[in-house]
Order: sequence, then structure tokens, then C-alpha cells
Amino acid sequence: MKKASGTRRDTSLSREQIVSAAIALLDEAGIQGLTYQALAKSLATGAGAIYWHIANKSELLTAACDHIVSHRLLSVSPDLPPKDMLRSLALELFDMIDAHPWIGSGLMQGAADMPMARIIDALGRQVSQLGVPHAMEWSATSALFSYILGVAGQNAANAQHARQHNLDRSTFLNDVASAWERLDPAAFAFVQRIARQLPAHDDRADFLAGVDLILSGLTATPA
Amino acid sequence: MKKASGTRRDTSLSREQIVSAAIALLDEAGIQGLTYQALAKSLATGAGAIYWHIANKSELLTAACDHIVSHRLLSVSPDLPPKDMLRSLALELFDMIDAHPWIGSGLMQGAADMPMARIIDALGRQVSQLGVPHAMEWSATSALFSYILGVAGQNAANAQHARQHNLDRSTFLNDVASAWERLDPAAFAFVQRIARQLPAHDDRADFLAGVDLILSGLTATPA
DNA sequence: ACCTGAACACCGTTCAAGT
DNA sequence: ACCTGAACACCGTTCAAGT
Repeated sequence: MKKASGTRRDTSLSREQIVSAAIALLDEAGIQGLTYQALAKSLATGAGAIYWHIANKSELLTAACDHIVSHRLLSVSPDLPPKDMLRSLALELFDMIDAHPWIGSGLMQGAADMPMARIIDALGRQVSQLGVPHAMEWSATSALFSYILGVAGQNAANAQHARQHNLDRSTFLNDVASAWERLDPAAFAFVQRIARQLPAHDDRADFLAGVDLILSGLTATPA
Repeated sequence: MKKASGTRRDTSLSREQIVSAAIALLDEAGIQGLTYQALAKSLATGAGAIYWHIANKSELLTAACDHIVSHRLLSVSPDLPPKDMLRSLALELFDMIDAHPWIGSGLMQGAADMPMARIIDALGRQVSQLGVPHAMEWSATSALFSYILGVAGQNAANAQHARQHNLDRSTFLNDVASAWERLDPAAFAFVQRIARQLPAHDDRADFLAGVDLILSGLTATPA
């Protein structure tokens, strides 16, 4: 697993290679697993070499996000009516977040402007096609984007927590649910009442329900 | 600015003191500014002392979030109709996020269950009062929460970016807008068209528009 | 019971030296 | 032009020694 000492890489590194290796590492080991040490090892090079191609860790993380976001957005089936497009766009993004929970952290860690612009553009086009009044195009798009980002953030937090404590998804949800059930019933009436539904609920369905809520708000207010 | 060497604190530390000092530090210097070195200095103690009262940094950050979240939730004026309650609740949370942008990071950095439960409970009670069908209570509450969390996340990212590059809010927005204008018009049609609205837009109004979108979706679908 | 502060492990980044 | 890997600065956490 260790490169022979004294050898050099036969081919030269590329930005693309580095980003791919970073993604593989992030998927395996989470955001905490992305270190220059580990990355250099998986690329069979020295840590310093990476800096020749990518300025710093923030740029690396953003590039990893952008790689996945741009590919995912291309794979959304086109030529649907705008409302259906928005739904399948949203689901594609959900599945992306679910498969790569670190994207939530990546999008919020500073300079992730490109991946954000891609998502906002994809959403905004469809919102605009939906025929919402011009004055509302931005706030509607922004609402959809914030909602998706929030779901991504929760997913990232859950994944990180589960990884740190070596929990699988259902154990994690059960833990949260029983923690909620133990809260003061007076101060946490709602959370306590809802706790039992938590382990059984379908994240993806809930996510889509939220999208539909926003969409129906959009189309119900054409004035 | 340095404590006299050889002296001990006259009073003993408390968890409350530590959390307050942490919040002050976070407000001044952002999430990157919260280090045990800086915190110990501001408390006139050694770095190790903090560990007697708080297990680790994650717990510290969560405690800081929870302190602010719980106080803010108490200050929402009660006894309004549920829809108005939800609006003022949301605005209170927005103002909280705006005043303490690091809360966005805090809520997503793992074990922030208590502050999350508080927010979800406060939202859920009102959603339930709104009379939405039982089967939708959770997804509606969850949608509102995710939306708010997404806005918080964006706020945190923007604040961090602005701080790192020493930008004020309007310079930051102008930079983003002109970066968006420079993008390929074919691939980023929407983002480019909307770019000019960005510097002038009102975050708070946009936020509330998003809340209203969700709420109107909620009340428009009573079946 | 609570604090001190040096020591440790770890990590991002730099850079002189190599090819 | 591109890579190497040791060195540096910084940071969270621990812990033996203090009071």
C-alpha cells in the first residue's frame, strides 16, 4: 500500500485526478477524512505536489462539489413540463446529497460560488418557465435553493454524527427519537409527540413533500 | 492584556461564563476565531481549565448555539394567530442568524440536537395549531426547519467568505453579482439575468417571502 | 474540586532542493 | 514544469503537577 521509496510517479498529476481522488476519499471517510496526508498517499505523491495544481483545501473541496454537481445536473432528464422538471431536479439533488453527504458541508464552507451558481441557474430556469411573476422569480428560486441547502446541511450533520459514533442510519434515528422522547413534555410537546414517527419516516418522501409545498405556494399565487 | 503570571483566578469558572465568552469571541472573530487559546486568554485561565467544564469543542459550539437559540425563542411575542406566530418566529430566527452568522455552522457541525429540537418544537407547535392534517405536520415542520437552516447556512458561508477577504456586505454582493455577470450566458442564463438584482435585494424580505411561500402551500392544501 | 501549562498528535501550507 | 518531503505554524486535547 506504500509506494516504493525513491520512485517518482510515471505520469504527471492532473487537477482532474486529484479531484477524483478527493471525492473517493470523501465518500469513504467523510469530510474529516480528507487530509493532504491521506490524499497524497492515495495519489502516490507528496503532500506538497497537490499545491502545484490546486491552491488550497477550500478550492479542493469546492472543486469536488462542483465536479459532482455539474455531472448530476446534466443527468436530469430534460423536456418535461417545468413543474415536473423542478421535481426531478430536486430529487436528483437529493440523491446526490444522500450519496455524498459531505457536499452539504462543502457548499457552506466559503467559496463554493460555482456549484451554487449551477444549482441556482438550473432551478431558476424552471421557475421562470413556470411563469411566476418576474418580481417573484428570484425569491422563489432562492427559497427552493435554501430549502435544498438546508436538507443538505442536515444530511451532512447526520452523516458526520453517525460516522463519529459508528452508527448506521436506523440506529441513529432510533437514538434521536428516544432522546426526543426523554425531553420535558411541557417544553417539547411537539417534538415529543412526533418522535415515534421519526425512525419510520422516509427522508426522500419528506423532502419531496417540502418541494411540493413550495411549488404549490408558487402556483397558487399567480397574482 | 496578559494576566499577571503566577496569579490564579479569584472566582472559579462556570460553564455559563465559558459559553458567554465563547459567544463573544464567535461574534467578534467568527467561527475561526473560536480557539481554546483565545478563549482561555479572554477568561484569564489556562486552556486545559475549560475541559473541566465542557467536554470538547463540539459541545462548546453547541452550547453557544443553544444559549442563543433558547433566549431568542423566548422573546417571540406569544398569543398571535398561528400563521402570524410562524412569521414572527421565522423573523426572530432570521435576525438571530443575521446577528450571529456562525450559528449556521454550529447547527450543522454534528451534535446540535438540543438547539434543533427547540426550533423544531417551536415551529411544530404552530404548524399543528394551523390545523394541517396530522399526516402533514411533520413534513410541513421539517420543510420550514430545513428552509431556515438553509438560509442560516448561506449566511454563515457568506459571513465567513466576507471575513476572510475583508469585505463588507455590499462589496461582497457586488463581487458575487459581477462574477455572475461574467459567466457564460448560454450555460448560466438565469443567474446572469438575475445578477443585477442581487446587490439591491433585501435578504430579510426574501427570507419572509420564502416562508410565506411554504405557508401558503400549507394552507392552500387543507385536503 | 478545580486550575495550570507544557506536551502530544495532527493537520494545512510553504519552500528549498531535486528531476 | 512539476514533484519531494522535511519544516513550520497552529490547534484540539491530555495529563501530571499544583492549589
